[in-house]
Amino acid sequence: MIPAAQSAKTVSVSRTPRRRRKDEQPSELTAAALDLFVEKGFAATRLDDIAARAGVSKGTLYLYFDNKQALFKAVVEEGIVPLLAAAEQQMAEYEGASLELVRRLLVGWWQQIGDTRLAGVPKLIVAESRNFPEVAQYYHDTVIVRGRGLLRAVLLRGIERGEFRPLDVELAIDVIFAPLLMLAIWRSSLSYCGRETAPQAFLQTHFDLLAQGLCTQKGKE
Amino acid sequence: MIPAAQSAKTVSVSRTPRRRRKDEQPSELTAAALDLFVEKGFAATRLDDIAARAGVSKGTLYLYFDNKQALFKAVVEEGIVPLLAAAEQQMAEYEGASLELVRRLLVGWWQQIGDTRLAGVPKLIVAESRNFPEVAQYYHDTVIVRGRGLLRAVLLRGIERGEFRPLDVELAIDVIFAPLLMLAIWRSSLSYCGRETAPQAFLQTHFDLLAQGLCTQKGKE
Amino acid sequence: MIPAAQSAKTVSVSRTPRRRRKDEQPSELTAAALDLFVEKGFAATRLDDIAARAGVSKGTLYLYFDNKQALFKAVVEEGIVPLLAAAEQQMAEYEGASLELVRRLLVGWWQQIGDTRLAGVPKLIVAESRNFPEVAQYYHDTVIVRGRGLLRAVLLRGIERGEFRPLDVELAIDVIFAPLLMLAIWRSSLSYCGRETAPQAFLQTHFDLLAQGLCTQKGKE
Amino acid sequence: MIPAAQSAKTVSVSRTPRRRRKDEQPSELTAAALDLFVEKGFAATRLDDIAARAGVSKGTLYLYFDNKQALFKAVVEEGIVPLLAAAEQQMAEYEGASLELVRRLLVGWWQQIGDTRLAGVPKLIVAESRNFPEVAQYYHDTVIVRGRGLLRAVLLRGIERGEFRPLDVELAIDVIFAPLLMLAIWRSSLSYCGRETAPQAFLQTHFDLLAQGLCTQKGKE
DNA sequence: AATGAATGAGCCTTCATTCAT
DNA sequence: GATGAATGAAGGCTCATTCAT
Repeated sequence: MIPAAQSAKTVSVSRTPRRRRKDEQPSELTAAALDLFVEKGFAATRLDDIAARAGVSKGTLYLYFDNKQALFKAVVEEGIVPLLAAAEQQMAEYEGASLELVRRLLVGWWQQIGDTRLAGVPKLIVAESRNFPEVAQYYHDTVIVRGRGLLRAVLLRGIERGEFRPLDVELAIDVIFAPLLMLAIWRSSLSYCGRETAPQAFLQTHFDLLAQGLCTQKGKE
Repeated sequence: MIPAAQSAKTVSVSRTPRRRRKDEQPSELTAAALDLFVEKGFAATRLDDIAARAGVSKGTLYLYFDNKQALFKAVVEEGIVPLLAAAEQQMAEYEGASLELVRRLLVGWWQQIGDTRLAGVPKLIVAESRNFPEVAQYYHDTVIVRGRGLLRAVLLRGIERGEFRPLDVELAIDVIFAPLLMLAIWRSSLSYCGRETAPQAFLQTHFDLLAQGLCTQKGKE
Repeated sequence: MIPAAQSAKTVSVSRTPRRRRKDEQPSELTAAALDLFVEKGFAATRLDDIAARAGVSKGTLYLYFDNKQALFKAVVEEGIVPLLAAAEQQMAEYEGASLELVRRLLVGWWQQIGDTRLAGVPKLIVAESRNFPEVAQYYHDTVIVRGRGLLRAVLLRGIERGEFRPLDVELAIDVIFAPLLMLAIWRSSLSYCGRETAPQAFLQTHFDLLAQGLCTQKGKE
Repeated sequence: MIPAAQSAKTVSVSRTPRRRRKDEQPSELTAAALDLFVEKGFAATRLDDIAARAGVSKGTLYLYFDNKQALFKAVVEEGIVPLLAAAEQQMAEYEGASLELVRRLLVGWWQQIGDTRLAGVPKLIVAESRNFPEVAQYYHDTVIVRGRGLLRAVLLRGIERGEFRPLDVELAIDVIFAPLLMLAIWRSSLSYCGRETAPQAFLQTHFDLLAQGLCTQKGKE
């Protein structure tokens, strides 16, 4: 898939271009780092391996990142943050039913994160938060708080419009997000040990449960 | 309890003769290891630190465990497995409503794992499963499969007795357990970054949602 | 001269004793470090080489010194400082002519430092002072200031007793010490390039010059 | 003077075409290298720093010097050697008293070396001679031997003319030069740690001492 | 001629593991 | 059984050197 650094030496055809921009951080490097950090964890990932997977030498990493930890932080920043702005935009423009908005949020999360290599980030953060409090705090403040804000707005909108029952919004956010995150974490860790959870069905079931729990029961009458 | 390593050096005369059979693994060691593995992750935990916390010398660890990985496995084995048998016993003896049985399962999990130092184990497993497939497999086969079996029995019982709607049991198991695990993982990782989730309310909300989703809707009419 | 680490492995007879005291810094290590620091300079000396010369493994160095710089500092501390107290004692007890006292000081310096492996320390300090301001300051405060104090006392004594002409004491100290230091530095660096300066004759000549410059000229009349 | 590397990037259009023959070594480079070698020592000086101080890119250094060591040698050659010829000329033409000639030699050394950035060269040579025997030998043969030759001629002249007492000329050379060199070394290393030696007074004192030691004592009668 | 991104060998430092006591 | 000094392999990081542009 990714050409090994070794072969690159002999087969100098498909080499990475030598001239590059020093100020912008090449995404090959963070992509390789993301893969390996998710797979092995931060401490167990060697910079040699990241460099090899990115097709560069070890020293090259240090042209773009001060040290291993800085690379870790860059992986997180680059991976998740850009997605949030787009989601916020979409939410703001939507005008239909609130329950549908919840559905779109969950599906969007699945398509852009859960079913992507980015699904590994939550596991990574969870696994390393104690060792990198600064990164954890950053992730909390920019990703978690902001993500919760998205869902909070939808829930409040639904309650206001009488679509949802009055409920403890913060708790609801927790309960709604938890299975999504757990799914991502599961698929980044133990899933290979047993049967693969069917993500689509899982999400559907979760959403159905929610629909009953969230909504006022007009339809039932 | 355990004499500090320091004092042991000076007062080596009046030492309590610490007789331990080589086959019985002292729980101080696994307890110390559990704490540190959960806190720092496997790779970032030094055997020096484990030994220091357990109040023994580093060499002593090797009297009971072949190597660091064996210690890791012992931590998992010793921590979780013993709890499952007890739970299975209780489930078997219960005779009341199935929904109440589900509630007891969740509450029992919370009291014996979620609100214990053992809450860190799921995070640990998730974080290290890729590096220790063998341990991951062990955990999967003995803890996850067995735990799912517990819940599966309850759900089938409920369906059979007409208390629960017919449902995809495996998916339901996933959806029911996910928030619990996520709660444990959260409290073992990022919780300190923001507001502490109130576990009791979280569990209650989760259970209420479930109740509506699981049960046949007689009451509603 | 010093058995290489390699041979020590095979010929396990003359091994360094395995059991040692962790709190006291073994002088083999600082001795080896002194030799190599003087010979190659701080940066160009590899810890491997120091360890090999001391007959231990590289890791052992870290049992006794936090890092390379700490080892450097220990070399300086251990090497020179102990000698000063003894010299101060001797000076205080002496009761004869001041010029003779000066001579004893110079000769004593030669015997205990200049003609010893310690002769390399001045070169080392000079070469590395800019990179290790802290060590340089330490050396200045404990060795240089104290050494100057020794000579200052003698000069003042001589002036007071009318043996020496009145003179700018501080300048005299500089002028008196400079050739000694230069001799030590020379012998630690370039001496091998050309003819070896004859130290005894050099010191004698220096002393003779001084004698004429320092003393009142009674004898000349 | 030399356009900074930064501006060169942006304003690369109106650059002064910097034509330099490969055989002529630009003195900006050696000057920058001298400063840094003296300040940090050879090993601790990075080529990046030298290039930055000279206002060129790191690669440019390799257009003029084969490697770091060659640059080191060039620094020494370019720094000191040119001064000797001029001094030899002056000595040859002088016709007055020999003691005055000694004085001029010392003062000239002070003005052209001791009080210049070149004062750092002796320290540098001393510090690195063991690592670069070839450079040390070169320095010995061209600078030291030749410098000693200068002084030797003066001393022999003085003895011949009856101005100086008969003396061991080689030893005298050592004793005369040592304080000068020590002064230069001191000012290149530890001087900042304590009080600054007053160079003028130091040299004067040294010279006065010498005058008494060197000269025949006619004047005393 | 000049640049500076890329390289990779080398060194300091850590830490799991061993073993003499 | 217990200790802890010693080991040495491994990994993060640096920096002299190269080379495509």
